[in-house]
Amino acid sequence: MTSHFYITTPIYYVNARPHLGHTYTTIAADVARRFHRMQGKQTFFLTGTDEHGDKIVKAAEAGNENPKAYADRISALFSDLWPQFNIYPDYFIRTTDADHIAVVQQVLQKIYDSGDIYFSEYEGLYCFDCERFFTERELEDGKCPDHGKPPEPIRESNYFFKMSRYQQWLIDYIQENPDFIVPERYKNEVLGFLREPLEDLCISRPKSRLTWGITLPFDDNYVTYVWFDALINYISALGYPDGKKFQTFWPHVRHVVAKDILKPHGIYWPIMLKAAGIAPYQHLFVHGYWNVDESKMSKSLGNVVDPVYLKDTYGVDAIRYFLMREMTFGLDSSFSEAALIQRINSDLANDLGNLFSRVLAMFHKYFKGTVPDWNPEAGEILGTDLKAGAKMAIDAFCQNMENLDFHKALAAVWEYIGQMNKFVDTSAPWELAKQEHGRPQLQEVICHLLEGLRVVAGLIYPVMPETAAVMQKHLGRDPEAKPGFYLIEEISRWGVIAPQTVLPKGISLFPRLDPEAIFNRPAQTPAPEKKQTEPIAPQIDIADFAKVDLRAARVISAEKVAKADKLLKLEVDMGDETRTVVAGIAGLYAPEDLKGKTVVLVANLKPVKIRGIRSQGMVLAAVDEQQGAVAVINRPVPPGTRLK
RNA sequence: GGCGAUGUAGCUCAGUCGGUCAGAGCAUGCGGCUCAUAUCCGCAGCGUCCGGGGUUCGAAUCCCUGCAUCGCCA
Repeated sequence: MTSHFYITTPIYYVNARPHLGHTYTTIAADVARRFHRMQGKQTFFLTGTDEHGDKIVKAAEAGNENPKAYADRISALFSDLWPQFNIYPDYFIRTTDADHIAVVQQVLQKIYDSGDIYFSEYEGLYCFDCERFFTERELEDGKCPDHGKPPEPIRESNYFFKMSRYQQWLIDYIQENPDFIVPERYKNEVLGFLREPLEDLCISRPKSRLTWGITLPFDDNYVTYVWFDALINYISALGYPDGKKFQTFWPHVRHVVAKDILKPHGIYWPIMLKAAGIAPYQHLFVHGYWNVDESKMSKSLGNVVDPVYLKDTYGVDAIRYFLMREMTFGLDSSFSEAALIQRINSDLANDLGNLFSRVLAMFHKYFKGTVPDWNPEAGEILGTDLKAGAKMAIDAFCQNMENLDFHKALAAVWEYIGQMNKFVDTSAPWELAKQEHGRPQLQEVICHLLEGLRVVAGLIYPVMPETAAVMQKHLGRDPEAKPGFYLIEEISRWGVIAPQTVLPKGISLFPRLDPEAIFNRPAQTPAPEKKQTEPIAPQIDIADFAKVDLRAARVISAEKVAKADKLLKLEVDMGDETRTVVAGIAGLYAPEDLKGKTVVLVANLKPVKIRGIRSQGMVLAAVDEQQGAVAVINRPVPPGTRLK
């Protein structure tokens, strides 16, 4: 097994905002990458955006932008989205990057020099309004379906890539490497294409028609046309041909794509690599579509398949889990909010969350939070062997993750969770606790359950990194410790939770959702061009929060601070004392607006001097660049009352 | 029009070489427990395995045919 793992998503075309499909592909790649990291491999994860072509020019013109500015804007929507899903690619490539362009030209030149690119004239039916050629059968009554007028025959010369020359090579290669394209149905589809003679691929557009592209190195009257430009990103991102990363990671690569781009990835790309003298990629993983069932959706908020809406409403881990659990990789799946809620409630809240909660609750009740002595080698206890169960779960999990069978990998983990829930029932710790002589067994039961939960926390890491960290922390493991996740090797050890370890109280990992409440939410006017909200800060527990002392404070007086547009100086009544606070809210409130209001003050914040005034605390306010409001307590409470 | 895939419980789907294969999860009903997020555990269903024909001692599983859905190609 190679110790290097390179995974890619397609580079997404910037003619549309990120949607559920992009999110699925990218999460799948991230999950696979995290899994391979757990095996101690060196990994590289690539995603990015595809930005050339006439569609981009048109979209930019529609908004009175130049193509680059438009591409910058849409590309940023993608690159900003991924961290919100805890996805951190090693590199985000853009086809407008200078070094990518240089590599594309280099590869084109190389293939041109070897004689696989030729220049040819052809005649076709061209619609000047669409700026594209049509085939006879695409026309309606001999007319362009969009513009209703007949296209004109024109002659045009272009460069062609001689794919036909490699057709037999590719057929043989696919047949000799059954894992080259998976699942099998897509391999068969590609072989189906290849039963017919391959047409050579037109890879250029004259600059008279299109300038937004990469100039051909051997003819600067032409730019290269889409696929040649886009596919090469997979090697240009590694610094082909001499980059260290290219040497390290090529060809240990897995391309993850949706089925709509099977042909370019299954046929053009391997042939391009072959023609350029580069080893073929290792695997192409092809997945299906998410069909969206609108009828099973909450209607209150415009587009429910907006990834940001989903994440904000249900949480990152829940969405990641759902997408990985619900889709059989390779097949289409239907997405509905009802199914999502169903999964969250039954798998996450009832099975996992409740197991975690009940085990930790009993642990604290019976052992006061300190791990007692226990014997990891005990094997079967009261008819159940959680150690053996863990091994089975880990083996099944790993095998399925390797094949990107995420749903099966997760099902294996949940089978183990089921075994533990059943074990709680059959061992009945509450009965053992009542009996004097039940104590030794009680220790074994609870500690084996804690250890089993540790295994689960490790296995769910690739899919639900945040939940994995929270669970680890509550099991006395440090999620911050390097490397920040479990190696499979460590997960597989049994007996890691040591006696005398003190564990924090359990928490509710996933609250149950009430579908009625969600579907009957009052309709909101769809937010116009909703801004992305700031990502939620890392989770804290109640003790962390308790460090912040918030108090109700009544504003006695307010005045503007001289020579500062934004600052107001406030005197506030805190009950036992009066404080002076400087707040950056002059743009939002006139001084007299605040007088008499009871605001929220961070009372134990270290005092600082602002504009020569000593500010003893901070007033809470919700603000961003454009607007804001101070948090005001809307019923009378005595000044100085603490908020919790 | 050509090629291919799929059609199994209310829903989503497993069913490798034809012989305990008629299954799982969710939803439904009933019972049990009380540690837990009204959670968990057990039991119970319900299915002409798309229709028809055939091969076979025996087919959801192979063959033919019809229907339906979907994909790719043209």
